[in-house]
Amino acid sequence: MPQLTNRQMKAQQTKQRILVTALSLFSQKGYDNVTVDEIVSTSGASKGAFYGHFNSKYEIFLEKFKEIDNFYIHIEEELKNISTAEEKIVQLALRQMDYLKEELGDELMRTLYINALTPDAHNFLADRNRSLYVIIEQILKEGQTSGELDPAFNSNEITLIISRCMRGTLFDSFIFTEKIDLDKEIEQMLRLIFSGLKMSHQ
Amino acid sequence: MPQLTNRQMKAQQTKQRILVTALSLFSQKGYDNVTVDEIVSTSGASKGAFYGHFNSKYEIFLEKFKEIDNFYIHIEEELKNISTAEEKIVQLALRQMDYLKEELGDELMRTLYINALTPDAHNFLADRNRSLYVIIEQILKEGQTSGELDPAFNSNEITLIISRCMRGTLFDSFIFTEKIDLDKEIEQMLRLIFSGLKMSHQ
DNA sequence: TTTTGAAATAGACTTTAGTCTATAAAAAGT
DNA sequence: ACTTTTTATAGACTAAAGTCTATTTCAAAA
Repeated sequence: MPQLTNRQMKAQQTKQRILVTALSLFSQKGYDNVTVDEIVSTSGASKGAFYGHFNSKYEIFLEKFKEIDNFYIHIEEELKNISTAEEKIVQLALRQMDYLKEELGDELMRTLYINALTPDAHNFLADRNRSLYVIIEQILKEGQTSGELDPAFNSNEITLIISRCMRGTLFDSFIFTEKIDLDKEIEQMLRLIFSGLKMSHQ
Repeated sequence: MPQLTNRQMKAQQTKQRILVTALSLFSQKGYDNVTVDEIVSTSGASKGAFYGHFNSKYEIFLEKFKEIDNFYIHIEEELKNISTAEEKIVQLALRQMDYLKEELGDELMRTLYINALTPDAHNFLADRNRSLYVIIEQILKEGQTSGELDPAFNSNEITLIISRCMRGTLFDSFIFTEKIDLDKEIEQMLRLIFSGLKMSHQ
């Protein structure tokens, strides 16, 4: 790490102050009910400082999300005793959902999805190197080796499809007004992908 | 239809003028590059008139989308000669994608998805009575009757899952910067859902 | 026909994210 | 030590969606 000058240290403090204040306000009042002006005045900073450190109001909350990706550090360990790939992926998905719900809550998740759709914004969901992808693909490959899953599939493509259908489920949970039981829906969807719709011709 | 007074007719004309102008501007310059002020001045109306007739800038474009749902009127006829449910659904999905791409284009589709995520907005995608759902479920049921598909599934639930995974694919096509071949991805995803990942134990 | 009421519209105003410019103060160069 | 450059910040300004109020004008009641 490079030696920071006094100035840079102060700047980092300002950034941190803004970040902490903002996240606290978000969780108190909800993302949409917090204005940048409010963040700035509460944290004793200025617009200039804010936009010097963050490119947008949305980006500030990406910081939180980065931190959340730490979730995946532990998860691999926890999945070790599960025997089938299907079960592993179902468990991975369910735990992830719970974690996100708890850490971010509904409204911030929705915000994340909205902003993923706005062009140019740093896009977290679309980062193919996300731990999520790495883990899913790993599990799939193991399943193929063990004979559980059809080795004809390209594990990379399937990884993308699975995560995509998970995004679809999240998306639906936001757009349907009837509250959706996310756990149930995710599991149902995954089981379907593993078993298929067709009659098994045994 | 009720007899319209002179006034109401004029109001309808104003609404129509705004609508036509707006849609034309949208397709010329893109939704995000058209302001309400511009729509209003171009169409010779006023903000008051605009918001008297539409609740938001987004809503004006929902009008277009309603019209687009006419697509489904013809599609059933076209799918008649296809023999399997799997093929029918793949074809339905592909044609729908083509139609949407042609009629709306990428940017408006993205706008639709963004706005579906904003609370309160009239939400088109989440209308369970959409022709899309009706048609998919119909095809699934036929497939179950014919013995092609496992009758144990609840066709209603599967309909939702399939459409949801389609939304996930669309969503991904918006968030990934690498251009995605939507047709290929949709087809791949659907085939997966039909066949399943597991080795078929025949 | 006159009056009253309601509905359509005009356009000023508000809100809020984001930009731009000026300034101050620290770092780097001499 | 003094000058120059860089950089963090302050805060005025812009852009654009949406709100609110006033006004007009038509329709219905008297």
